[in-house]
Order: sequence, then structure tokens, then C-alpha cells
Amino acid sequence: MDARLRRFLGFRLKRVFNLIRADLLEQLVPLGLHITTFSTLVVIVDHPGLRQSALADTLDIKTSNMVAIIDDLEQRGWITRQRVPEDRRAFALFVTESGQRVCEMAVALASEHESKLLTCLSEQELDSLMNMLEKIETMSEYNDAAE
Amino acid sequence: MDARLRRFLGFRLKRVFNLIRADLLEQLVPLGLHITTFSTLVVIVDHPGLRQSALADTLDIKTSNMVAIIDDLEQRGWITRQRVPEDRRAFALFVTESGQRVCEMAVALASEHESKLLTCLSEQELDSLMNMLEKIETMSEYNDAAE
DNA sequence: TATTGTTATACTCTATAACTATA
DNA sequence: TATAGTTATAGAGTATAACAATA
Repeated sequence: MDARLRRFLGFRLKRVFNLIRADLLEQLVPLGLHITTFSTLVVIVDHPGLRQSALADTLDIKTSNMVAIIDDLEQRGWITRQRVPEDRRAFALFVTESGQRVCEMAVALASEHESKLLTCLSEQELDSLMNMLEKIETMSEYNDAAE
Repeated sequence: MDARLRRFLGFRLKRVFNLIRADLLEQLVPLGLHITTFSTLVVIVDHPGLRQSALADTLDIKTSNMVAIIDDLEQRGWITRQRVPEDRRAFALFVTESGQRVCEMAVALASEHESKLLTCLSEQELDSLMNMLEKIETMSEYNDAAE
């Protein structure tokens, strides 16, 4: 990469993200998942009963874009939408048995795949990398809220 | 974000990358640039005479997708395509005076913008972050080549 | 035969506005 | 009037296949 461009964190992130994304997709597509459906499925498994709007917030995806992702997972029989009695506008989301199975398989594949990509970093370095990224994200959210 | 998803580097990268991308775009669009045209312009400024194929390699963009980006920059009068005498299939790319000016403005804006986002990290932490990302990228390239 | 640039095309992800049904 | 979900749509970015001109 160009020396000047390389000084921008954004461009390094982009390249590493694209690497990880392409590799991850190779693992997920045979299971019938994409990046968005995978991450959505994981969150539903970990938070049964979550509503679409809360899910969209968690994943930083617009609710309008969430619909097709939920549709996809529902049509594959991996999750169900259930009307919330106290608020009939909302849907609560639940994973099915097969959805649970696919999710665990996908998580295992994704973990394995990421580990391989990250063997060049020590446990400590990886921790530090994760923490720095979280710091940036948190600070940015704080700044956005202050605007 | 979900606790389990948060353990994946890919998803943290995605979120931070999206943050940086959205902020950077805000700076670039008023200048008539996007992420791809910006990075392309910087590389052409830093490597005058570079050919499209080499540029695509440098930026990790397919040559087929490179065409529209080059077209855009050329139509705005910021770069020129010049046939290479020794290989009449190829185009060498050069920046114009106005292209140079826009580039420097954009780089200044982008640097300033990234610095603001990264005030939460020390100089040393940022170095370490950059190095780790480069490590991952380099190792992955090595692995790809070995396949 | 292989490579450079090009066209055409398709799919993922993201973003916005307007709608419906409920609250 | 506000909110949850939806539809429609548009624009970036990425990916592959096929082609013309040139090597």
C-alpha cells in the first residue's frame, strides 16, 4: 500500500476487514449464512425475545435493512417472529432448534477461522487490539451523543 | 454489541471502520471525493506514472472496478491517462495541478478528522495498533500466496 | 497465448423517505 | 403525535465473466 495512505487507520482497517470478511464469508455461505444474517442469528440466540428495533440498535443496522435479514432467517426456519402482547406493533425474536444448531456451527467455524488469521498475534496483543478498537468506538459514541 | 459477537475481531473492525468511513465521507463529499476516489488520487499523486493495473494492485481493487474511479477523477480534471509508448495496452496516470490541490486539501481534512477520533489513544498505542493490523495483513498475504 | 483496460452485470451493505398499524 | 415494522429505492463497494487491442 502507498506510504501516505498507510498512515490512515481507516485504510488499514478496511484492508484487514476485507480480508477477514472474505475469509469468513467462505465459511458462512455453505451454511446458508452471510455476514449480516450470521451476526443477527448470534444476537438472537444470545438474547431470546429481543425485538427487531433493539436488535437493529445492537447491530448498528437500520431497521429498514433489518427486515430482509430477519425474513431470510425466518424463511430458513432458524428464527420465529412472535407478536408482543403488551405492544402489538413489535415482534419478539426467538431461535428455533435448527437455528441454534446452525448458529453454533457457524460460531465454531468463524472462531476457528479467525484464530488462524490471528496466530501472528500473542494473546496479550490481541487483547490490547480489541481494547483499543472498543475505546475508539466508545469515544466516538460519546462524541456523537454530545453533538 | 452482543458479548459473543464482540469476541470476533471482524465485528469490532467493521464497527470502527464504519464509524471512520462515515466521518471521512462527510469530509470528502463536499470536495467531490469518495473513499475510493480519495485513496486512488493519493496513490497517483505519490506515484506519478503508475499504471492502472499496478494501482489496482496497490489499492486491492479489481481493475474492472478501477475504471469508473479513474473515469471520475479524469472527468473532474484531476488526473490524466497517458498511453505508455513501450506498451500501448497500458495507461500511465498523472495528477493535474488542480488534482494535486484537491488531494492535499483532502489529506489534511482526513488527517485532522482521524486525529480527533483517535485522541483516546496514546502515540504508542496507535503505533502498536497500526503494527498489529499490518502484521495480520502481511501474514494473510503470505498464507494466500502459499495456497 | 497472456495481459491491459473495458463493459456488463449482480450481489452485499448502507442510507433515506414514506407508508401501516398500533400506541 | 410518536413508535415498530415495512416497503421502495438509491448509491457505494465488491466480484466474475467476456471482450478488444496489444504484447
